[in-house]
Amino acid sequence: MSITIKDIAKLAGVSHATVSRALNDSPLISDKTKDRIKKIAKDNNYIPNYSAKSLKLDKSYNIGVFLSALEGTSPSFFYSSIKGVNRLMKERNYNLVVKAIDDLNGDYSIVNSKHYDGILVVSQKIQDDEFIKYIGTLNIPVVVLNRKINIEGTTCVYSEDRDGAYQAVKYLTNLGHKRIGLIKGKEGFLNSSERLEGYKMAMNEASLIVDKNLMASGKFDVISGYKGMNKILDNNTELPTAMFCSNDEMAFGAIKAIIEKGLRVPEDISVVGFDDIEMCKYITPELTTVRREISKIAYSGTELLFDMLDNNSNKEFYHTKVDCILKIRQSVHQLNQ
Amino acid sequence: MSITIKDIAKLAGVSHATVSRALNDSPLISDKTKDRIKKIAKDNNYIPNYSAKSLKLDKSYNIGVFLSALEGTSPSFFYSSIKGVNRLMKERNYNLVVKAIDDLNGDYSIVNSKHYDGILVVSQKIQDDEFIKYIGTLNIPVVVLNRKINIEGTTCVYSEDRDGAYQAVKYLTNLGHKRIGLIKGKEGFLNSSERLEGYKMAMNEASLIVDKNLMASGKFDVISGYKGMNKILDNNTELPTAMFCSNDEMAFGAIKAIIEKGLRVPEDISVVGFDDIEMCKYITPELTTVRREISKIAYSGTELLFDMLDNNSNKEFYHTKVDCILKIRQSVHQLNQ
DNA sequence: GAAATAGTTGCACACGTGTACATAATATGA
DNA sequence: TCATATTATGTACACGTGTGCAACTATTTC
Repeated sequence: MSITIKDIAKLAGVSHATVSRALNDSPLISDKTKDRIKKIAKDNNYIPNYSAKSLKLDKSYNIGVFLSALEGTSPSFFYSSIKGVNRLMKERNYNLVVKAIDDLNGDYSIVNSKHYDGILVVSQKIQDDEFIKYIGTLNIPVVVLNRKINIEGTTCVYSEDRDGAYQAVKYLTNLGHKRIGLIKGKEGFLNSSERLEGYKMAMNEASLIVDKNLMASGKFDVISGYKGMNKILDNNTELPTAMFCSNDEMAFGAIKAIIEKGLRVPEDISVVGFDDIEMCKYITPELTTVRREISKIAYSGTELLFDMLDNNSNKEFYHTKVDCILKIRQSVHQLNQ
Repeated sequence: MSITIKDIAKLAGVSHATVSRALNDSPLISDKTKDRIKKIAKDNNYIPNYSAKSLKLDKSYNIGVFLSALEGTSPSFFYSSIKGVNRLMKERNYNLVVKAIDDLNGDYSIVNSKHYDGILVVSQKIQDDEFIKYIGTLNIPVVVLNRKINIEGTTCVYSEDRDGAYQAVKYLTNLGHKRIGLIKGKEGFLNSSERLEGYKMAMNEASLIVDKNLMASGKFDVISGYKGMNKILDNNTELPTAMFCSNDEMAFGAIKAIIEKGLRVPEDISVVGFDDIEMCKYITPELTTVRREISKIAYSGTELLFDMLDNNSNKEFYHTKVDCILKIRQSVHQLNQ
């Protein structure tokens, strides 16, 4: 049996209303009684009942972090996202509640304004738009992370993938590479098309031809990178000198395919990835890639969410971009010629 | 303004008590009115207010998942844990609340029976014992994952690391290896000593001497594996033919050190890791390691937790072991002699 | 056909908290 | 000193739900 403000009230010889006001630092209560009540509360290990607070204040103390899916999400991406959110959350009395949109099976009823004070959507798929539109109708702050959203009034934080891809491929052209292949990202993903655009921009700027034979489609996983690379290696007599892969996992797959053919990375074929996931530093050669700081995106988004919560300003909305940075490591080679 | 059972009551021309009973399938209510009320509730998109339920039923609908720390935890470990817990959680109306023990700064007051219906501790450090002892005094189900706990009445689920290490080293001795080195885990961790024990068991069984010069201490991170391996390579004229590393990260570091010396894995030195984290399959050579399924541990633990919740049987407790499996890949070589 | 029984439903209160309003206590002003 | 303003506290109700008990209705029993 835990103790309540009524118990404290009895001990202090006041009404429970006075205790409630005292513990919430109401200006109505004199400092003397405030201190007295606070001391009694502390001495008796009083802990407020958040269910009761929730009911009365119409506040759930829950912040929902919704991911497209748990299965299939890359561990480092998941970890970075949660870590970024938690960094701000831990100073506050909110619960970080993790859920996958997939698990809802289209039944969004438990996702409502009574259940969550605010929602962060770590969105990877276009299919999430249905969910995002739905939570837009609830009257609570919502921030979408990782994807640029064009739904009216929706705040989102994402990385400038096009610029990141541009930087990476420009780096390759600057080193003298001309035959630069591409492994594309998953069909229908904004990330995919943005990275493709960046690739084309840099190629055009260097007056290089975008050769369809040096392009393969991928699905953001290792195997598709492996298969895509094999396709390119098998179908071309004149091989590419460098590959830009739309994410790190596919870059690993590509490297595996290259090595299996008896070729070397980066001496024969240079490889660049995207994301800078943790294991980039642990493979040989260490992967040159484009860093986009997921945890920074998550942190910024959470910051925005709390701003909206504190100011009740659900009206104004922003699109915030986080810059991409080229991380130069060992998987790219200067071309001698 | 969301609609409540009182609104439904008005629409149905009954009291709110009848609505409450009908929606909760109370046997007191006739099927006819039950169906009628359920239909009205559904048509009007009635959603129960969980804050009110919480208060009345003394149930928070929160399951706390406490990790030792977020910073420093390996992404794959974190991901697997949450995924394992979520697999069972998603079918139920509970919130999966993620928290780090470190973030509490020793103030456990918000961790109480009103706030959590049950708690899972994904424990990595011995220092967690203080916290585990504390939550043992709360009157809610608690399950500790990943560490064997000898606190009276505490249920835990962990892997048989000693046996896993034994399997790995026995595999090496069976292939003819005699000079088998070891990179130890972090000092003071149960995981570390268990894996060391397994190593010694297999060595003794093969009548091999445990050579201190072939052992290095580590901290479970890549750099310590790299440094430890370098120490062993520098201090021995006769090099080991195989290395058992107390986790995968350190194995990656060791491989890096070996390759930098111009030696080959596995032709010159075989390497075995522990954990089977995702990236084992993505490096070259693919890492032979001991798989312990974190998500299975998390799943089993959650299963136990829900059992305790459903049966209110906080009394009985178990120690559940999850088996370790040797995953043979490419980083170990048969010794010719 | 009255009495006992079983089946439904409503009334009233409870969970622990916060707050508008009323009231009591104290201070201020002439 | 008394009226007034100010400050401090208490009273009573509310949030949305669940449930013991009473009350009412329909059914069974002899």
